[in-house]
Amino acid sequence: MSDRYKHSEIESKWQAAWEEQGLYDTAEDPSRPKWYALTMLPYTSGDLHTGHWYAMTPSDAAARYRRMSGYNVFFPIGFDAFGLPAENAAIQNNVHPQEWTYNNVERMQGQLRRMGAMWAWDREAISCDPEYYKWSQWFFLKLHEMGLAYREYAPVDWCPKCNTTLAHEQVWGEDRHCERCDTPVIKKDLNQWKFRITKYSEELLADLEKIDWPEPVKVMQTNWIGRSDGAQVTFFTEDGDPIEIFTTRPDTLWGATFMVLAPEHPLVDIITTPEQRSAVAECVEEAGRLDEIARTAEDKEKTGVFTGGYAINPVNGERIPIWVADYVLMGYGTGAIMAVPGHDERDFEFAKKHGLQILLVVQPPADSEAGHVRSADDLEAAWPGEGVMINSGPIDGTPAGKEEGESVKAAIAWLEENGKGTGAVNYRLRDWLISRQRMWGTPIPMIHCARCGTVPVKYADLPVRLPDDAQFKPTGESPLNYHEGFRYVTCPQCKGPAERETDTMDTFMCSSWYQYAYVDPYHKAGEPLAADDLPWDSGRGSYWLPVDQYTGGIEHATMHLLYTRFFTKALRDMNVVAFDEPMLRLFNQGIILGPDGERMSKSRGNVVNPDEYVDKYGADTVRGYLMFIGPWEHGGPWDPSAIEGVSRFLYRVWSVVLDEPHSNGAGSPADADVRGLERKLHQTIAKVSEDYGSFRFNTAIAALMEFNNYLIRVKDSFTGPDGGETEDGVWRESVRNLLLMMAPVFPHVSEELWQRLAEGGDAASVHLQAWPQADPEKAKEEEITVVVQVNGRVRDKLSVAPNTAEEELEAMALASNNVQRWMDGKQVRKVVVVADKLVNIVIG
RNA sequence: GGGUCGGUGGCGGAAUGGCAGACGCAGCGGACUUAAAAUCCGCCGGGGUGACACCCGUGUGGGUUCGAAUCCCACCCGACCUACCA
Repeated sequence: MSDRYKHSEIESKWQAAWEEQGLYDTAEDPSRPKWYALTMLPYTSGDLHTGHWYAMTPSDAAARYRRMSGYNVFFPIGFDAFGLPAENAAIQNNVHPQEWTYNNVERMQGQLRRMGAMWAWDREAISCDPEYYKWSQWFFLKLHEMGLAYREYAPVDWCPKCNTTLAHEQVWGEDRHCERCDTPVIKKDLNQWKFRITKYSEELLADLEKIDWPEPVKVMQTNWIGRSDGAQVTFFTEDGDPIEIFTTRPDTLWGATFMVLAPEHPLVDIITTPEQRSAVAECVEEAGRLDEIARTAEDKEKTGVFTGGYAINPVNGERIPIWVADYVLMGYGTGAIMAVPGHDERDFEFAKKHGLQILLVVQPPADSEAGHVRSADDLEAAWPGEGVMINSGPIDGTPAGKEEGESVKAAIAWLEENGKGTGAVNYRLRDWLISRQRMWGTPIPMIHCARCGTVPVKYADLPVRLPDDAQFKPTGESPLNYHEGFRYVTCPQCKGPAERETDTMDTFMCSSWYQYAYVDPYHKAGEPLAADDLPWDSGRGSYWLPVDQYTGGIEHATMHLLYTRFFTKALRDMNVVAFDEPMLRLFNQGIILGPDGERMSKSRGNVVNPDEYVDKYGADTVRGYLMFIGPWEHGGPWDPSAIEGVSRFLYRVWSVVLDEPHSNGAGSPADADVRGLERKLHQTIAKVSEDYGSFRFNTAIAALMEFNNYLIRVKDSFTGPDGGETEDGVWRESVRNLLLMMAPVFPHVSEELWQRLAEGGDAASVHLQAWPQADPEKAKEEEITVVVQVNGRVRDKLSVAPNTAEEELEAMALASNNVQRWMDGKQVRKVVVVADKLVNIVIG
């Protein structure tokens, strides 16, 4: 017996050896095809949890497979190191967030090393390092110059627990709660910095076609961007003030019987008549207050008030009342709508409630449920569907619809001809609010001067550093506000007294460009920057970029994954990159659940600590188990007993490779045994290669287990009379290839066995070996089973050579005793023969 | 309300038009052991049989096909996302 598999010894041994050899250091090599594999960077929370293992170790296995397949693979790692938890810890424990963060980084680096992943540690980047965030600030200045960063006084979402504003994407759910702490947000009017992501709305939408991303992410981004095609139409009040509206149904303009303004709309004040003033003021106040209360699903009653003012419908000159209601949102479109109660559900509900006129302009077809409706009074609900335009002047008789020759197009053409409006596209996407009223983030490099206004910090003065001596008090206010040295500065333009911007950037800013930072982290460290610098070495950048394969969770679909696409387009327009999309392929893994099938959480007490299992079984087993659970994109529950199966597999591999055989064979193995093993080997290579290439680790591992079981079964046949192995190469080749195929998932045990197997004991690492190639000839079966069916039910099986002629199969099937028995003298109506598969005899 | 994905043994799953349940977990029986653990061998969807044969079976109901877990239609259930978007 050889010694047993001792994972703790070999794993730490090889991790140290690989590091010493620089096995995973990165070098650009134009002679080889590159592959940039990236897994979403971890936040410096303090501990790597099972979710990190589930996301990262399969990413590593895929990257290792690419590397063995001949690619020069870049698989970097770093830390998302700014954010609120560090600051909260600072307040609670009176430590600087930097200290808290770097303690966590150190612990997590150790945990990441235990994974045995091929991280390119030589390119590590940490986003709170001043040499990192000086480039975040450099980007900010560039975006500001391009008009893509701007400051605006506007109502914004504020989390009262985090004491900061949030971006639209970071407010979740119907109760509009904070993405981080679940607290319902409130509205505040504040001066805030934003990025003009909406400039790229159309491109962000259209370019989804260019990238190989999962359909659900594309759908979510598409919905989030929310393109609507319609028309912009100008109404006028009786006093001649214009009211712009956007509508997707300009064909129903003739059915507009009233207008509704959002409570925040600037015209509300102007058009409200004295009699209505108090009611309108109450409604506006109510709407403002409602924003501060968590809205529930039931709270959908359409409330609104008449302003007393009237507008003229530009298409037919009708005088229609103007209302104020909170179902019209200031943040979408123009904050004003024309209401067509006959054909819009919300308008219908509102009109019914307030006794407003309902007009029918689309006659529902006669065969529809609403087809008998001849007048609007009969309507039980709005009719948003098809039909023919009526009561609509120039477009009467046109079929309702958006296609060529139908009502929407016709209406837009008429509007444009008559100067009443234009075809228009509207997007739901809003600009990205990046200001955070917190200290532990990238300072926004701007200075407010009473004389010069808002002035950018000079490039050469970057980075704007966070102070080391900030005081953390539980006031809810950013320490930057009361740090005099940080706050009070001289104006870069007039040299007069000025105040530094104390907002910091959303941490999604750091992660919007981290894939570029990895290429050449902390570029120009310690050197002053200039406007025409490049943030990384251009040779390295053009070699590695863009990312070939990105892996991560779908929860970032409308945040990080949208922001980084925007950022890349902006970088392209500042001539920093030459491509349109940052990540060419994306794979979303599922979520690893607790043993109870629920999401892991401390409150449920179902959290699985990966370190515990690594101690007990080793990193290789934990890696393999996570990949064996099921399809990676599905996720699934952690089963503490099922991990035993993977552990046993590794012990069996150990034994099949190293142990003496149980009995000695007769000499050299029989030809059939040799061919059988060779066939199984090449079938396994084909299967495993295909599965690794498409992230199907569960079936790849199953194939490896099956192959190992085969090796165990036949081992004694390949044993020479003296107890040692025969000279025959197939056994040796099989074992070597088993280790090569295991290397991506089980890097340590594969390396250990590879080295022990090597003659002379000083072989190059298993991870530097070439991926084995399956030979289809050798993988071919000599004999296959063809199923014989009678009326679709299996009644017999034939053992034949592959490619046996169809006529021959048919003859054999008809001659079968079993078949004869089932045919029972009945007529053969038809015989279906599928070569190498089956014969189906249809009788009756 | 809208969208997306899914429903297969006791459990995780495999099979995406051709032998349902690969691989693994749990369970049962056996070997080894003073005993247990570990390990090894065998069984393992349900009914039926001494054993076969045979019958039933992939959420439910229909359909297409020589043949359906797989394709189509309707419905039921679950997960996730989204939601007054004009």
